[in-house]
Amino acid sequence: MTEKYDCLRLDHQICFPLYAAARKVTGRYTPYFRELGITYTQYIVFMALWQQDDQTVSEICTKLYLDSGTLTPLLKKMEERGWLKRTRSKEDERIVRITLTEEGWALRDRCLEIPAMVGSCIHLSQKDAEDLYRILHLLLEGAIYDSEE
Amino acid sequence: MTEKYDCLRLDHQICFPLYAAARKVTGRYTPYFRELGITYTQYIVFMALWQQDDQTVSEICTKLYLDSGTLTPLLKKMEERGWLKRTRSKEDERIVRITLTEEGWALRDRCLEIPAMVGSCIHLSQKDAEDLYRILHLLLEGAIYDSEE
DNA sequence: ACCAATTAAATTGTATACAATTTAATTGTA
DNA sequence: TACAATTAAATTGTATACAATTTAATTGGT
Repeated sequence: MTEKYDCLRLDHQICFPLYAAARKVTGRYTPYFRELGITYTQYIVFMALWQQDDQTVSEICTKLYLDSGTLTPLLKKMEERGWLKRTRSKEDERIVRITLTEEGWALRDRCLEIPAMVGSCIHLSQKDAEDLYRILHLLLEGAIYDSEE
Repeated sequence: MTEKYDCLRLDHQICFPLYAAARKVTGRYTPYFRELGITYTQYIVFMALWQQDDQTVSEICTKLYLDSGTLTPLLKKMEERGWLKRTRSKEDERIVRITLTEEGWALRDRCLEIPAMVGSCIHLSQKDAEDLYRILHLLLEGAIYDSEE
């Protein structure tokens, strides 16, 4: 017997478990980050830059699905810490390029074990992990439209 | 040919798509919430209370996977708006019980269409949606342990 | 009954997120 | 060439998250 308000149950929506699981999983990284003095958001900025150095703020925004309101202060803080350099482009003064310093590159080796450490605490079957990964990428890359069709 | 640093690629970790997809999906609710004057976090507090009124702060914390540091100020704000009442328990003065007001209950009908509206923008197959839901619940309810085993 | 340990909320401090606006630079076009 | 439109970052303001601490109340053991 379905009820009028069933659609408003916490356990009947996809958004809530997504929101809660994301916080739970990213939270598992925190203890490892603490000894490195970084945060989760800084970690993904590092990952973007380790993968490809010298990117514009916009490029990093796009890759991380974040906006300049979040990234600008974060990048400034990371520059103060000596991990990266913010350089306004000569050809187009609107653009700020982000490049890692030696110190920023050095953190890479210290993070190397973290994904496996966190991964070992997450007990999903190979198939579930692959499915989760695949479905999340659907959500990120095309499954969400601006309006119903 | 795998590379030493492959594990640190943004697209090789489950945490990042989870984090990004969660923000993307909850962001789809925002336009609907705006006309109601609520936020996503307030919405899930409402869902918890519509499902069962008169809960303690701890009970809500547990259900929403949030802590009192997040919920206490949120609940105070919602009380100021007239949506709920915070009442310290007579039997145990440490406990604060949360009950909805008429106004809080009235919002329920105004939210009724939102899940379907948002859902219609998210194009996942029935099977993918079910798998996603199932796997996220695994993560929330048991698949994550304190240490490797 | 005493009091250390525990528990429930609240508080404090730091770090995001993101909408909306602003600033400064560049582009496109009449 | 002017100059409106666009673009890239930065800024402003509001709302979470969450670790760590604090406060006040209750419990459990002697």
